[in-house]
Amino acid sequence: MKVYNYEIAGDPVTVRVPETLADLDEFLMWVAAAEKAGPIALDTETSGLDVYSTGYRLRTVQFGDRRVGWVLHWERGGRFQEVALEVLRRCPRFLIHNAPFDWAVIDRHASVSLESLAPRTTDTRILAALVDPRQPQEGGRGTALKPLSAWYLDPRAPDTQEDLTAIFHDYGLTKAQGFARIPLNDPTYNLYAGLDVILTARLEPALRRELDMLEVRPRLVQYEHEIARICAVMQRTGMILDVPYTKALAARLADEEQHYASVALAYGVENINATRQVADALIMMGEDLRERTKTGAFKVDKAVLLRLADLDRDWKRLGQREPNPLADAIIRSKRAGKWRTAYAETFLSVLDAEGRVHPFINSLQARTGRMSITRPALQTLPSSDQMIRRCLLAEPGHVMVSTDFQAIEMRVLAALADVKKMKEGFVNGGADFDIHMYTARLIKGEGATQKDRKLFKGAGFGKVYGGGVKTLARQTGATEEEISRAVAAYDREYPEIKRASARWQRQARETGLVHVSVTGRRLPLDRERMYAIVNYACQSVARDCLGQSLIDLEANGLLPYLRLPIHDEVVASVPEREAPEIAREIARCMTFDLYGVPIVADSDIGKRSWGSLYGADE
DNA sequence: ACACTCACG
DNA sequence: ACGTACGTGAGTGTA
Repeated sequence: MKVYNYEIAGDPVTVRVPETLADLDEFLMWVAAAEKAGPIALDTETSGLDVYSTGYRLRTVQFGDRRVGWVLHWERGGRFQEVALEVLRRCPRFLIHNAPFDWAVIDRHASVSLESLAPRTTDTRILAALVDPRQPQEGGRGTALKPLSAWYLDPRAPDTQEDLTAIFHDYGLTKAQGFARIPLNDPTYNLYAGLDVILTARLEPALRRELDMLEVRPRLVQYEHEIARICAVMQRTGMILDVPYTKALAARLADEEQHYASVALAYGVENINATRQVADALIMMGEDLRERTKTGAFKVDKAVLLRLADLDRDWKRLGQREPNPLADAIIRSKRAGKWRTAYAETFLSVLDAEGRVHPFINSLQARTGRMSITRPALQTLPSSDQMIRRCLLAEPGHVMVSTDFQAIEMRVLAALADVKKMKEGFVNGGADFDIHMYTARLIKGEGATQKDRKLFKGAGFGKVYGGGVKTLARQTGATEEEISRAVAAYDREYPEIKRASARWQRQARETGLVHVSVTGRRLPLDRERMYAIVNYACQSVARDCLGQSLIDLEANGLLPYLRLPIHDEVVASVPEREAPEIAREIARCMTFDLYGVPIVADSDIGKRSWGSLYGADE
């Protein structure tokens, strides 16, 4: 047995690494005593983050409590695996920091299903996010093990990830290579593997105390664990990639990128992504660049370039000027490049052996509680065009179904701020109710036009996001005069919104600049951006509408069809013959009442590819 | 590390 | 007193 001693918060702690069968027996004796005393902290070390790719390895499984961390060398096989498996199967409660990752690893590489493990897990990262969901850049502590340990346990708690990177460099390895190739018996590697479970074991009671003190509802904690498990199932299922199409697409995008880059080169732009070069070249051509970035540089983003190329937001000719060929080439080359690298090639790079992609679904990421999806970022695929979404397919014999809430944030706003006329509209409006046209008619009468609708849609977003007249004018294309009149009219019709914002801000000032949402979620505010409270309240409750829907969808047996949550939408793969029926079921699970406001969802049934729900053909 | 850009809800 | 667009992930260039 290798034994490493360390100190956390003045307490001696020990990391034990079994080497012999007798050591493993000693470990089992410890487990028998520890599992009676409480949950056991659990963690894994693996060859990296690409859990689903071939050649991926589970290297160690760690178990521990406040005093001792055991590092089991899974990679050695045999009895080491048997013992780890026995404990994984038997132990009634586990503590894991960022459980979805370890659930995925253990489900796939240690044959203990996440259905078995997840109900026995407390995720300390969830606890931390419910105390304070902010990232370090936002003034929070973040939800990583290191900053939480430093705050709650010991300011000198080791940064195990950071320090390991240094060790990797000693071995001549990069960070990415290090986790796969560092020798299994490296002392620092084992020490830190063991310390992580000890820190997790110590974090849990500290976070529980904090949640109790802040009166965070236990029901909310449980709800988040259920959502995390449901998202982990979706991640494990993944989506089928149309590999031949994606490869051809990547090649086509590369050609397009190259073609337009060579056009740009003819105008002296060697690197189309170098904004300085682009600005210089455009000025040389006689263009008058007016907009500046925050740091004073010339702004040459898509909006600027489209105008110079005489194109509207849908890339249609405006006929207002002679198109600038350089601006045109740059937007085309940049778009092709981004679509190739961020989407097509990422899909191919994360593919598993069965041709599926498994995006990491982080069920509790944003400061409002919103989810995020990474590797690949499937929440942000271009929707203007089916080209990229066409890469992803429903199961054989299935079709893609997308079900989204109708104007969820406006409905949540009406419910939370008790906006009388808005609520009336939602209650009496029927299935095809259009809140923005309704608002336009309230203000302009029955003769309200599509242009009016657009104006009041902008004003509505202004209310939800806290936007000003200038920004709204820029976004909608209306004049500042039109916008300020629209906003004033909006406030007259829906006076409760301003009042709610003021009330919530006053309450938050009394409670340490934290808004507690109706679901019990703590939403810390920035003193200089108190107006954001309306958005935080609406966005987070809308997120909880989606979360509750996921729970209801699972309860109705629909989880096997689900593929992705996208803020106000659920994407599913559904057997073609039953598609209308299942789509109706999904929409039904996403339909309910929120404080007297109907929350309503619509399903769209596509064909085999996700792209079929976008654009014209297929 | 930071700035800029661009994709989404 | 007044006014402030919200939340993400990812790639590339620059210093």
